[in-house]
Amino acid sequence: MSDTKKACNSSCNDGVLLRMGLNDNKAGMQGLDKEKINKIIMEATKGSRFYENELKKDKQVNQRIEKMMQLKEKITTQQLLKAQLQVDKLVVELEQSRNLSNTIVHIDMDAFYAAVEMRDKPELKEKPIAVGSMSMLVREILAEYDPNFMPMGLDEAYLNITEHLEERLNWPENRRRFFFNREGTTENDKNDINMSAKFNESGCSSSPVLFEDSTPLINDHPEQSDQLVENSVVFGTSAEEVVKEIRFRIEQKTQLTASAGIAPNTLLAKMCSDCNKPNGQCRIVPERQAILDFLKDLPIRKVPGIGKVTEKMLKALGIVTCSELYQQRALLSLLFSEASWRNFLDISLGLGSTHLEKDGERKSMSTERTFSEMNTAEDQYSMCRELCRDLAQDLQKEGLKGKTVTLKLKNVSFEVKTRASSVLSSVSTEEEIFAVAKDLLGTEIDSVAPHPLRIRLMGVRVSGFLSEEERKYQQKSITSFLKSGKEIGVLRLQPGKSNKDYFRNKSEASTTGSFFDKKRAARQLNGENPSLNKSVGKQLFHDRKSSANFVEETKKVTDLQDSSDVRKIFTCPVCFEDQSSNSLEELNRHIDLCLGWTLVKDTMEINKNYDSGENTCNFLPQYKNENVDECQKNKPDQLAGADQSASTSGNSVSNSTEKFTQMTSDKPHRERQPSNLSDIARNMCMKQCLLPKRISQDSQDHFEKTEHTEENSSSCFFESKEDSVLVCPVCNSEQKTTSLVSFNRHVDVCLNKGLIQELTEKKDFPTKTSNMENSNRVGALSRGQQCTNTSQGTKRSGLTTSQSASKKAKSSNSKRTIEMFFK
DNA sequence: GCGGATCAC
DNA sequence: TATGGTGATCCGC
Repeated sequence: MSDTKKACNSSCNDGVLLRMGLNDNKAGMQGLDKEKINKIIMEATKGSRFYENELKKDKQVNQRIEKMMQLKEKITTQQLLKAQLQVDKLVVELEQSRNLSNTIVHIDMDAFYAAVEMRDKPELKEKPIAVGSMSMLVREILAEYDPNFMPMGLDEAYLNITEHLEERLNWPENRRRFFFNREGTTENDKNDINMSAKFNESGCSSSPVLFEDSTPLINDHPEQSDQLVENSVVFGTSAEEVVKEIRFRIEQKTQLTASAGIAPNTLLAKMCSDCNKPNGQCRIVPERQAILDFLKDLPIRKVPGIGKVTEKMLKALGIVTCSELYQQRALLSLLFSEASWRNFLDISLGLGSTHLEKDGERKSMSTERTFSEMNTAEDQYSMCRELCRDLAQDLQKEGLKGKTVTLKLKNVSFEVKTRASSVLSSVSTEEEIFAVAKDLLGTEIDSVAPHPLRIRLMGVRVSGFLSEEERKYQQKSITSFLKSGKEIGVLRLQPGKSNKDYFRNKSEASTTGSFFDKKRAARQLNGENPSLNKSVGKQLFHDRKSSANFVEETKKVTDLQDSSDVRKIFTCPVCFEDQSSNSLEELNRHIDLCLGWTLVKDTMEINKNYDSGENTCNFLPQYKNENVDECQKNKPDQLAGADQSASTSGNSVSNSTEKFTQMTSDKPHRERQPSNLSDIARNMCMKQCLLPKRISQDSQDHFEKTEHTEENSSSCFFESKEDSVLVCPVCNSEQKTTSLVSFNRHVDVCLNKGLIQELTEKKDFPTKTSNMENSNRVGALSRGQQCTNTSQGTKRSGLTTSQSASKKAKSSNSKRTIEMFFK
């Protein structure tokens, strides 16, 4: 039937086109018809353009896959064995930190939009409408079970009901009794509630018993009227019952059904909320084996974060299910980026976030619009301005200012381009944003000239928002700084370039605090890049794109210079001492000197700390030494170990009969620090110390092993410390000092660890656990994205454990740097 | 920091 | 297969 229909449609369309072509010169054709046909052709053309673009994208993916397969071919058995050991070591760690103590619930409204539409049909209009969004159900229902529940967009939410479950045990029955809302309840609703068989029928394999202590409609109060009992339902105290109760209440309130998943972490909860849709629920009991059973045959595509492309790439490697993902872990660690394969590993072990993270700060805001082909510059600039205006409004609603403006264009062939430009002073108004965006647009228009730029979409985004902390500091510093009137003290000119270059065209609106922006930018640069040796000042204006802002500053300088030719007193932004000079060059020289000096000073300080061994940030060199010792110690065994493993690991990729064996640590590791650096150190240890003992204990098929290890102390590192103790925010170690000065010094030292590293000539410090270069890897997406739970609606469930370390360290760094500067 | 790409909702 | 908008993240430069 449908085939026939398709064929018919297709031939009809062809017919239309054919007729159009044949009838092109047909006299008497109505204008209207012509227009209609043109439109059809247009649509067809658009469609084919779209389709061609899809093909193109598909080709690109295929090329990626090809590249990956070539890379795979080059992998030697040795490499694979080595990788296997490393990954398995990690598996042990991950297993040890597996946390099954939380009960996370994922609620997902069934076919939300369609359902709302259906429900809001005129004939249903009379009924009370309660649903607005998940955040409303927040307030109304979900918060009762978890005050910190996390709405994800309009139709999803996570709850951590661990505490609720404990409390609920003591609740009297009446507190668990709910009444049917006669008005809003259909017979079906009641049947669903009453007929637990309906639920059980479609129950999840990992949790066949959904309502073990369910007591719906049990008439245990004979004195009550039948009427009352008939109209109410009592829910039990188990997790399943709680979730059933939630779903019941949601439906009573909104007339919409919801599905839910219950599991020890967010990843699993989300995945299992999907397995019993619609209007169903599923639980993965908090046991390792239950988790592995659930994952065993689960297609990877069901995993949040694994999309079409990743699925295809993994499929090319013969990976379709999550257990296969585990079996191929060694290979994956060689083919994908660290973030990706670690994510894969987490997935295959069923590890996810066990607590719901608060929303992070928004990272960007954008507006974009699709339209029919637009090809005149005039229209495009005007569209650009319109978008900037809309965006500015939205930004101002949230009081946000960003430093980066990104223009997005999609041409009529559906190719997407983004062009970004960062300015040193944050922008938020229409004019400010447009000033940047129009230049970007202009460049693109120029690039295709004399042809017109033919686009079907334009978007403008602002990102690079100041954190709240930064805003606060900026405010403070600006006011005090402006009072002192010492802007000139920080101006630096880019050497070798005529100042005139900076005075061209742009007319960026001046914003306050430009100096501090620059200083912060430079500091941040240092935070991310250990090679601070370059003059910070020189880097400040190195970026061509910063010129617009520089104009403003330079103008001030020239004005000042013009107005008075006498020597000026200024304050060096590094040493904060007054300097007297009559030229910028002199000032620059001083600043360079100053920067160099502080560098040396800091380094000396650091080295001193290493020597004394008192500072807790000294774990870096000790790790290194430890590794050397360890490696030397194990060296003789390594070869033998590798050989030995060859017999097992060689076929481990396809063989799943090997048993997962709990391995104990061969040596007492130094207490782990939750910092980025300690990760690196650990990684290095992993890389350099292949302990042969483990080779014979390949942890291949953990999917068949039920071992559950108690949580060990490794999970305690992130716990908060006592208030009375100063804890370094960088290395997270307690500082014995009570002096803020020495504490601050320690923080400075920690912040400069990258620099130290370089200065101490430990350049070959490995940062990857794998021995394959990153550049060779197949770039891949990952739920590493999901490790941050960010803004409403776009967040991804995820881990806050291993993956986020670098990100956190980074953000902590950037925040610290500005504090440090104002110290 | 930029640009392309992937993913979620 | 013909959705578009918003936001996030990753990877390679």
